[in-house]
Amino acid sequence: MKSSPSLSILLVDDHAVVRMGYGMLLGQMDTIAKIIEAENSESAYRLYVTEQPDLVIMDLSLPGAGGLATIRKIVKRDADARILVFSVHDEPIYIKRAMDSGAKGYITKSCSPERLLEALQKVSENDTYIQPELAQKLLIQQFNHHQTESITDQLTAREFEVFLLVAQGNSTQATGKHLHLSAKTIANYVSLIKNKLGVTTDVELAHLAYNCGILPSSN
Amino acid sequence: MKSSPSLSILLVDDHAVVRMGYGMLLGQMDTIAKIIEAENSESAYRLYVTEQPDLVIMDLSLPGAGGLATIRKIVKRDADARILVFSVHDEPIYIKRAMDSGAKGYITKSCSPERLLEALQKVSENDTYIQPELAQKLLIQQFNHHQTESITDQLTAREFEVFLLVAQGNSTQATGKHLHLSAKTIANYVSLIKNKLGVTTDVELAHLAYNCGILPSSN
DNA sequence: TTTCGCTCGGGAAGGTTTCCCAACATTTCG
DNA sequence: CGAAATGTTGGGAAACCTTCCCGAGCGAAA
Repeated sequence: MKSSPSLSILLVDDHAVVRMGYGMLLGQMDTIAKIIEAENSESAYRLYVTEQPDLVIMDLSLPGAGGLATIRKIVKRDADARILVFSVHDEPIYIKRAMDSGAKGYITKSCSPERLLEALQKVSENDTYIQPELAQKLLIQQFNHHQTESITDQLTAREFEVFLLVAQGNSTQATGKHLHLSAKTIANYVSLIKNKLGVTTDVELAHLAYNCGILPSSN
Repeated sequence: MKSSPSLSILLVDDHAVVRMGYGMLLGQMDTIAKIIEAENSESAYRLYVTEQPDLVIMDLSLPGAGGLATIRKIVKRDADARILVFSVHDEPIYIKRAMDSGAKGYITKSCSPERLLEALQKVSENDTYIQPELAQKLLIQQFNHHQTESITDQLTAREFEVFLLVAQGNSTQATGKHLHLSAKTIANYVSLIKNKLGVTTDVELAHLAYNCGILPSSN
């Protein structure tokens, strides 16, 4: 373990307690000079610009613009930004999106403090780090296809129609009837779509639809 | 602020970093004698019994039996248990169910350390505490629609847990693993739940969850 | 015109859901 | 108290659905 010159770190998480936990962990490292905290997208970006931290540790579920958008915004300004994502989500799609947005590392909140420091070390040295359990999941998927634009871009017109109907709650049969196709064809499409979007259950399709504003939510 | 005799606290959260954050916060209070940590339902209950803490601080999303079930189990053994729920969820339904299960307080992870200490104080004195912003939401909902109740009150505690996990996008297997039940049991539950709620697809369950404010719409 | 990607669906294997049932625990109530 | 109702867990069997692999048609680029 080489001791780098002292680092400044921007810590982005909307949970005060998590920031504290981090503070505690990082406080006992002697390579860290300064910890800057942000609790939403806007202040995260502002502080990145004004403070120029060496490393960013960021939660994905942020109030405001959201974590991914913040990553993109930071990377757009500084292509060399070192961002370690620290999320509750362990689904491949989140990792894929985060990395594609420009993050250099991804770990989950349930991982051990040691692993967290390991990730931090890697990212600060400009290496990439993905939590091993997650990396495996991701890799398996990446052999099937490599993409990650918006849903509309990834899917063909027909696939998108099927996606919409399924995300609205239609069964395979109902969707087939609606599109004058056999249920078999729909089932095939749905498998394909789930594969493309990196999810495994139908419900996750609905979530994607909600989160992209394709389906409106009433609350 | 009166200084109570020194308290022992059982801290239940599956994220190591959150436990650290708590440790840091509580460590600087002189009224606290001892912090016991648990990262799942089983050890939480076991430690409650063996250590007899004065206060329990608990996350709701626990691997194993789940937070609500753990609260119920503890309260059943000790009707006087002082449990403060500390959750990421700010949807009224979560608060309602937690309080109904026997919690004495409810705050979210995004609230300030000061508020957290305030809640801790209240609960340790056997008062009830609900984060003000949430209390308001809860009240408003109680005036508006009892729709949420009609939907979720049709389900038993266990059914509701299964419903939540499935609505969040978990597969039958994943849900089973999460609750330490066989996939078969989950499949049976899901059929039952769909029947009770009058829907036919899993995606419709997710829609119900969204429309009741049980699932938040992100971005 | 050859190649490519999209659309559509068959087949087989394997997995999931449904519905029915049983055991056991807990709660309720006369 | 003891009977009845309800809740929790899962087995069994049949029906059903998904996945993956394949091929055929079709229209648009190259």
